[in-house]
Amino acid sequence: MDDQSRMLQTLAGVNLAGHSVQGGMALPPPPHGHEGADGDGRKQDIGDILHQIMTITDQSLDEAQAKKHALNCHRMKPALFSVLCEIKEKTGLSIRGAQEEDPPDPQLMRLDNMLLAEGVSGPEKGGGSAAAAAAAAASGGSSDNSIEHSDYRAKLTQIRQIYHTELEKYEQVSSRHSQSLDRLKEIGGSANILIRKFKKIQTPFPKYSTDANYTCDSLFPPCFSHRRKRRNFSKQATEILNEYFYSHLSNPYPSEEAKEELAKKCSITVSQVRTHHAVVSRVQDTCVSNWFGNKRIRYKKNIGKFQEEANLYAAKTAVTAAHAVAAAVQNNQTNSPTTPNSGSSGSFNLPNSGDMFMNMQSLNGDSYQGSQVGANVQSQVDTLRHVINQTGGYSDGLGANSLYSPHNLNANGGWQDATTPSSVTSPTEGPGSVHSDTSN
DNA sequence: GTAGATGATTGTAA
DNA sequence: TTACAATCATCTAC
Repeated sequence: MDDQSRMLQTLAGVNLAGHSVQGGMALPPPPHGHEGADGDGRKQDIGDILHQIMTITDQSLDEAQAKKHALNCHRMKPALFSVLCEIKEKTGLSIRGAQEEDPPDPQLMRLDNMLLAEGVSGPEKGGGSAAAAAAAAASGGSSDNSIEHSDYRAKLTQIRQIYHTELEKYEQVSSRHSQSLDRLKEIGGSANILIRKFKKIQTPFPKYSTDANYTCDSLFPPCFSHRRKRRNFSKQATEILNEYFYSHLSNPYPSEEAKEELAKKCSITVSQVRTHHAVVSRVQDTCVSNWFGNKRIRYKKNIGKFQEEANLYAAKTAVTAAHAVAAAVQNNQTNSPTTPNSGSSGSFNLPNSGDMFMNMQSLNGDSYQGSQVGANVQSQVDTLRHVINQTGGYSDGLGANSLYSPHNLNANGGWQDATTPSSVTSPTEGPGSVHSDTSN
């Protein structure tokens, strides 16, 4: 047994030439020369190569370089490197496993150094297989090399493809994620705006109404550009409101009860609540309030314009009152002469005479008695007074001194008989009554 | 289309 | 909390 065979046998017990190593028994020395079969010739060839490799370190530098060059050019070099790398991998694992306990095998260390020196192994080469592939690529790339290492390249390509695919997926997901984040930020910004806006209008919750005149849009606050569509009150409702207004011109501030009753008469909901600084549950302000508020202001702004309207309503009210009184008188004369007034005049109780006649006199002092409307109203009033005086009733209620009260509006533009603005309920009116200023 | 009428809204003062 | 005053927005008649 020669040195070469012994060395090869010590290489992790790998049978490079197809012979087994059993019980530490040495392989038979490789036969020199071809012995007729290709397998034997190849074994001999490999044996020669291995012999050269193992003895290369014992030779001079020039001889080693020459042998190295010859080995590099050898057709079996890739296969040899592959085998060597495989050996190294296996032995490397075993060395790492037992490094703590046993000193490294000098033979393996020598192999390691050799591979390092050849540049086919080491930390930068990434392992035996890669080193083998690199070595194969460096050897010139013969057809054998391509066949032998194509699987590595294929795997590498596959890994690269997988990597790029995953990277692409990741970038797509990342891009989508960032887009989603941007969108979320955008939505968040809008949501914040909406939240702020809604907080702003949260207390003054939008007016809503159960009135058939109003649509679902009424549920939206004005800040959403869903300002409730305005619907004019019916003619009948306007007449009822005007009647009340002009019959209470000295104090056109209906009480809550009056408002409710007016709302019922006008078929106007009372569930409407002012949009701001008002609690929804408190049904205090209504369309009626809006109407009276607008009416007061507009009346005050343009008294002359509303005077004719005032006279008309006063006449209407007077006629109604006269009829009511006449009916009451007739009733008294036939049934019970001691009861002067039934108090019913249709829409309301007997209208406030003071306000009624106040309409006949201009609020700025001009007399309307000479006008046609005023004369008409005056004749109605005269009739009424005549009836009342004949029956002996209402001597103090419709006396000449109470027929004309002072101007409705004082110098400050406020209603003289009106209570302070904070008081909605008329001071002289009891609960349940429509009148707010019967004492006038 | 436009002007006036009118109901609703809003800020402010008492 | 209310009324006032200004204003908005819509309706209606022309």
